[in-house]
Amino acid sequence: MNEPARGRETRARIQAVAVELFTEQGYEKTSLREIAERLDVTKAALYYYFKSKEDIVASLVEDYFAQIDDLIAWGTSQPATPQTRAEILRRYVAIMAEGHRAFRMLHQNQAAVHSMAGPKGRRELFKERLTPLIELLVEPGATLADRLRPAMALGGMSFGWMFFADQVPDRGELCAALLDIACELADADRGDRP
Amino acid sequence: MNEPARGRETRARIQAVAVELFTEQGYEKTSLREIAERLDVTKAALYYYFKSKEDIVASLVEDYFAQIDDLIAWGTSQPATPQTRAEILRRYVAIMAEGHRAFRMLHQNQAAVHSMAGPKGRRELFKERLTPLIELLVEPGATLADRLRPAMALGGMSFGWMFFADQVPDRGELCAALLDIACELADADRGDRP
DNA sequence: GTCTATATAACGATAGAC
DNA sequence: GTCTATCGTTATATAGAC
Repeated sequence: MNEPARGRETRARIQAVAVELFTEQGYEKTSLREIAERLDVTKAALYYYFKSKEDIVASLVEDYFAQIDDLIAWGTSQPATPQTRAEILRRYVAIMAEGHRAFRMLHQNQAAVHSMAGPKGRRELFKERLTPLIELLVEPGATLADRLRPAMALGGMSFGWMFFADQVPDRGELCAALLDIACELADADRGDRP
Repeated sequence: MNEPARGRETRARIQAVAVELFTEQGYEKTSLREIAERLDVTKAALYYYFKSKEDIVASLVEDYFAQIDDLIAWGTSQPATPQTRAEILRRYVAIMAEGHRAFRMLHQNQAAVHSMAGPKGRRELFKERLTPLIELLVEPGATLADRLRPAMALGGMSFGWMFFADQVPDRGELCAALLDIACELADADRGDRP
């Protein structure tokens, strides 16, 4: 049980159980005792892998937000064409679908995540990323009204995914369908002059 | 300080402070001590008005869900026409906008609300209401794919509201604009045969 | 209605043996 | 790496005086 491979595996098992319980019962209502019990270890053992309870959820959140940051960086480096915008939406659903356990946990516990950025780091972890993402989906110099459609496209996809992902036979089809509608919605931002 | 009017007022002040702190810091991270301190009373005083901490948030949630239930009841009693569907969306934004403090608190703390329905009542308080609401927005016998558009319309409005409500000069205009897009989105459920 | 004082319980986290 | 044992803190909630 001393090989590093075993250690990584245990760490991953802790994360998996944590995601499950945090989603089911919420972050604050889930105690380290519960997580440890389900893994048949003691609380103290968890502290070998994570320095605090927050550190567990941080390790989960980190990866997800890093992907969004990468997407924003990529989008910024691209020309502002309709094709680019469609590709941004496509990559966004992909991130959502691929990390759907973390994604759901994150949105279920956004109060906890929000109050986690807490001291030293600034807050608004979600808004901080959604604002530039929306910005990439409108023409330069767009009005606030123009931002509504892409915003609703993103919010609609998130909601649609969380609502239907567990009752649909083929998640790939769901993604494709959501993306389709989102593209149509976000791209209808011309011809609104009377 | 004995008149019942004074009592109601105090109760309302407790609720107002609770909504504010629950939204700001989250339900679990907000202690009754904090709420009491901000009202310049002691913890014990709160127990004269509410029998538990959960009871405070329950009193907040109750009113909001009752309005949604009324909307579902009204929608069920109406003919399934495009006009009815548009009116359902209109009433939904109205509920969202009118009770926007509670609405935001609710979505920020959905983990807490979810784990509150807990024993004896069943869970899924949100899904329980969104499912019939979506049902009212599609033609009878619609496929799952047909439900995507109304679902995204609802989710998009919620997201758009929460994201922009605090940075817009006129919230009434925001509501109108969101509703407009949502109607267009939800009503495009014909002509998708190739 | 509001207070002081306290009961009771659980949590996150650490120390140190093995 | 995992354990036992425990520390220190804070929380919800109650009892009973005023």
